[in-house]
Amino acid sequence: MSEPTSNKRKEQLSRGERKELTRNSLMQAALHLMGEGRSFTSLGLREITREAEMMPNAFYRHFRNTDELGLALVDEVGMSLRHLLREARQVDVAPNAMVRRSVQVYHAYVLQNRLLFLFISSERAGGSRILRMAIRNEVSHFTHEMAQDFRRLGVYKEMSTNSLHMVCSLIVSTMLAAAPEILDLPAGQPLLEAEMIENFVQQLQVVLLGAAQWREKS
Amino acid sequence: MSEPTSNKRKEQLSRGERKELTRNSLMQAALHLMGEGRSFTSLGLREITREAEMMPNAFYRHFRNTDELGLALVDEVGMSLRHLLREARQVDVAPNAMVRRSVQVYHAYVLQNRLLFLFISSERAGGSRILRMAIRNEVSHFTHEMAQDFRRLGVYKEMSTNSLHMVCSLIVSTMLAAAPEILDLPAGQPLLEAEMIENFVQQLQVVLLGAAQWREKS
DNA sequence: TCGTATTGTGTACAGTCGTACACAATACGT
DNA sequence: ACGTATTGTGTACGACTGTACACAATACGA
Repeated sequence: MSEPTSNKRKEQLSRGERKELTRNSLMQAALHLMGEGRSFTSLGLREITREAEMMPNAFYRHFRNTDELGLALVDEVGMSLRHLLREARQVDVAPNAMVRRSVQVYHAYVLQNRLLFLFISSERAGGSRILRMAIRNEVSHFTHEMAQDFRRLGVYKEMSTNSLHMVCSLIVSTMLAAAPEILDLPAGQPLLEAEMIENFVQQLQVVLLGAAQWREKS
Repeated sequence: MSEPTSNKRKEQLSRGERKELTRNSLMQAALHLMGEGRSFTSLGLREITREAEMMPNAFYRHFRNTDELGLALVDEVGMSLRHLLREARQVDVAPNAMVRRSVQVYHAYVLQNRLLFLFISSERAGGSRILRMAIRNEVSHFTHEMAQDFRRLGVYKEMSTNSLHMVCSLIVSTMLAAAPEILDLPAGQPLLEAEMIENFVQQLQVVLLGAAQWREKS
């Protein structure tokens, strides 16, 4: 018992590390509450600190208010989306099955990062304007990177940059629209799930088909 | 002064009419608050009655809780969507300009019914599960009616009912995704507005183009 | 026309909220 | 090694919340 390597807390951690840790536990607490049906906008400071098992005042050591915590969550969303894109880049099978494979990856990813996608979905349109704008920004980045990937892979070579971006924006908004349905599905219904996924796949295929036929107007 | 036809209130109205009137003023109060940046989910019963200029208790004469008021608003949304579809049916100009015309109608309609669309947009993904489901139901109805209209007009004759519904669902979700952007635009920027609309038109054209090329898999 | 059900008011209460101030523990720079 | 800045605790306060009960006004059915 000379070296208790995994006690409760406060091991040989530097102050900055411990701060980062509790800050993170606040964010996780907020996400966890959203997982239980509450919407982020309606979360209170006390509610969050209670969930994180700390005194309400301690909140101010990390964020000025709940909106600022929301912005921190948006940052995490950004990182998550970049991660998703990196995963999606690995998918380079036959083009016809590519959409289906990508959808499967996306579906799994949404379920894996359930709380984060719950957060984006609900705060992307509702809630405070600041959060909305921040999320829209991240989504815009995501769209942009996807367009770059398309360029790199040589998809839609003939297309202008503007049109390519317009198409990617359509794809992304279709993806994001699917997220709430994925998350709301009772999760024990493989039949309904397959149906939903099939619908999702077909919609994306329609979009890609349309994009392939798309000709600039100018 | 024998017949004061428009006094403050309580004219020769039946009890049911007056009740319906204040009930409506509660709903309008909620919408108005959302117009000032608050999200419906975070609205309190007292807040709403204060806005409607009545005592908090009176709320219970009309709704059991705020969620029930939300459901009433969803009903109004449903009526509004049906109205929109009726307007859209009038549009039967040349097919190539039809999309642009429809988008213009939609854009104007969203601005005209600003508060309702703010409500749908933000509560469609976030907020309470009951509201979400109710909204999704109305949207589903809307999609269904649109598919019927397409059938009636003879668009995509060769398409199966399932596919047609899938395409309409894609169109509707694209429309709804555009609503928040329409509403968030500072409104004094005709250039940005034209750009956004153009983008929207192109996205729909891509979808329709893809739908025209779509072939069943079976 | 009278009794009653309906609609809204007034007041009250317990609980929660965000936030302020005083204080304890302690990692860190000197 | 010591003084200090940082991180979290404990307590407190006023404002606000949802809801309950008692009551007033009155449209309506008998």
